[in-house]
Amino acid sequence: MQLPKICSILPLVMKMYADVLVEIRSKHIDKTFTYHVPESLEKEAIVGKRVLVLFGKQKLEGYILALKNTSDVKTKDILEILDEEPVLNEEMLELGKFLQEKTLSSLSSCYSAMLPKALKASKKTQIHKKETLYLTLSGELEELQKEVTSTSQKDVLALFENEARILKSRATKVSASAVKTLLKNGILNEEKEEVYRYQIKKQEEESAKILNDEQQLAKEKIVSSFQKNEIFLLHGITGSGKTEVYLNVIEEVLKLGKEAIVLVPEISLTPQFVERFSKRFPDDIALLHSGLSDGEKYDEWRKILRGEVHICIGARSASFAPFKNLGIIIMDEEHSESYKQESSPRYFALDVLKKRSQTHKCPLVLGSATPSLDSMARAGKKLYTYLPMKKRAQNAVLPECILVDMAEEVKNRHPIISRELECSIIEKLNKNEQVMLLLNRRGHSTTITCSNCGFTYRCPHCEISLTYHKSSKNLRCHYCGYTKYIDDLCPNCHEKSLNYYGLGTEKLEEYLENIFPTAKIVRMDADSTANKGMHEKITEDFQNHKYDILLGTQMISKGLDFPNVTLMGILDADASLQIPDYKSNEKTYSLLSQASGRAGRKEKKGLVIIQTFQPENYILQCVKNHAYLKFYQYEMNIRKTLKYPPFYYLILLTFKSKDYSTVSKEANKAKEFLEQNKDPQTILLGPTTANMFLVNGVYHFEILIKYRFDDKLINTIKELDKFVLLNKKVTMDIDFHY
DNA sequence: AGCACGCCGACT
DNA sequence: GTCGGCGTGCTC
Repeated sequence: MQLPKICSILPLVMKMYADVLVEIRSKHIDKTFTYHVPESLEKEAIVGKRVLVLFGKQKLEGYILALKNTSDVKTKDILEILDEEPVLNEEMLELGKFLQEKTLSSLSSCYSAMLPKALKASKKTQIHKKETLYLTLSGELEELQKEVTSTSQKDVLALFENEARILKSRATKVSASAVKTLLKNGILNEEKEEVYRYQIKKQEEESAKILNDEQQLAKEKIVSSFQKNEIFLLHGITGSGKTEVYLNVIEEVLKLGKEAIVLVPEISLTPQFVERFSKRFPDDIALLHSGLSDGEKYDEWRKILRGEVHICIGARSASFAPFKNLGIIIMDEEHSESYKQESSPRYFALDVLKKRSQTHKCPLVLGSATPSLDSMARAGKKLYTYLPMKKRAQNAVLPECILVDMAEEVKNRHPIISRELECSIIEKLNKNEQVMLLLNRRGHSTTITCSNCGFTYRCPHCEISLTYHKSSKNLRCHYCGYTKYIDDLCPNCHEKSLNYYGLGTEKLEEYLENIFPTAKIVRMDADSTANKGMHEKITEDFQNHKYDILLGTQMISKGLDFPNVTLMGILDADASLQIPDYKSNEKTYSLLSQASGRAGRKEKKGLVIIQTFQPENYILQCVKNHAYLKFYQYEMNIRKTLKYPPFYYLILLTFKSKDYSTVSKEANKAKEFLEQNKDPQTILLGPTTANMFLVNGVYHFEILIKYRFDDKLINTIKELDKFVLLNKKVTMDIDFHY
């Protein structure tokens, strides 16, 4: 009977505590700390908000992860609450923990990966909302005009004759001091209005195109599974009109008042692609990609959060777009490697999207012309619903594809551009058509060797040969960025006898200028697009036929659509086949068929010429014949035999240290530990020195784990992680592959 | 991560 | 005797 009484007095004496995740990117401190919430801040304290706290001697930002009324440790006070609204809602808080579990990286690094820079907890971030100041009258214009005497003040008031509200900056141009006086005297009032820094260029509105039967079927299947978390694999050859299907499905989603995420690889987030969406859904799109400034990203994020737009198009990080009522999630070019983050937390966007599609009970559509083996295998097992589209929209035909044997060409002194390719280029140029050339290696020459003494330039930190960049007259290490200026004398024997071997895009450009002196040539690679906007500029100029030949790295193979391009030359198809990676066949197939798709997209038939030293190679034969399924079956057999994904899961452990013997020892200890705790079926390889053994002065050792069913393995690795952490000279990276 | 505490070598 | 090296451990 006493109970109600106690309850009613309890709140008065109850203190409030918060579990705070402090923002330190270290696995050593991956836990929350309890802080006392001062009474004055109790109302504002909400889970998901950022706070400022004293941590040891340093002031740090952190996230409130929980609130409670007791604390079993002595506490410090929260100094400040930094947000008006939580930056992490319930779904996001949950998603962060999910990521931590999936990637085995620290929780704070997970939250950090999920938020735009402006909302991350860290002392450095100071990105504000942009506000515009307006002036309004405090009363009737005529009345107020009577009150002022000075001419400049009258001039300022005259601005209000046609408008009730004007930009402050406009008024201050007339007279800054008069504005100041008018504000002081209460004749004018100041209003702040938040503005967004980024606006997608306005396009003429465009209505839906008529879908062909394949597209229509795909659309209907997806639409009929709204409210379910079904996963679709939309396998449509290049030019089959996948984007049109997306647009139609999104239209249905919008009718229900729901929202859509469209994930695309960074590189295909071109104006060309965004344009199609903004034509159909003007003013309803937020964009998230690396081309935006931090302030712009913050603004786009807020548009989503406030429900002012219903569609978000973006690269990997857009998987975290803070929509509350998702109706569809689309992952275009689902095979793209860019959907895996290659730094901690090494997450797969696909895992995030699957989780969100479960939470929101909405379908997830994976689209590709060359699906990843993993997705295709899942479709085969009916885990995904398979939606094939085999026809090219607008009846365009697939390009003809020729493999040229370079062994022959070398004999005939055509080592760079084969006779066949040279003839075809001339033919296309004569017809006033355009040509694209793919060479997946930037720079000028890859090796510089002295013919007198045999000296070769190598990176002092990474032990690999340096690439020569002629335009900037320096040597660069493509791994660590080390740069060295050189002259033409050998630093060892001081003779003028340096030879430049190996072909990069820069040298190719030079070579082409020599053999096609009248053609206008442009190069697109990481170097020529280093400045903001260059990528778009080259794309636009090439589209407007300011150039005849576009040469570049794989940057040119995706997302671009130039109707006048009828020839695609692939100069060194072997390079990507030789990369020591179990995925090299898969990557080669998708790169080459993706690139092939660039040739002849409309009424003009395209030609693809692939130069190789192994014309009989099965993968290249499949590319030539547009035979995805044959490639798939062939590669699946290899993966099964060699115990690679999708038959086995892989975990790559990388041990790093500046001290060679420390890493070596630690890696061997780790191997022993794993050996004792693993399932008998699980395979351990290594430790071996990594592919990139020495990068930036840090030694790398690797252990590869292949496993299928090993329930304890993840826990074993967690324990291993703790045990490696004890040695502060060594770090261990955990990288999942599947 | 930072910062203090603490235990050994080489200096004014 | 002290100055300073960095190994170890803790931070609500």
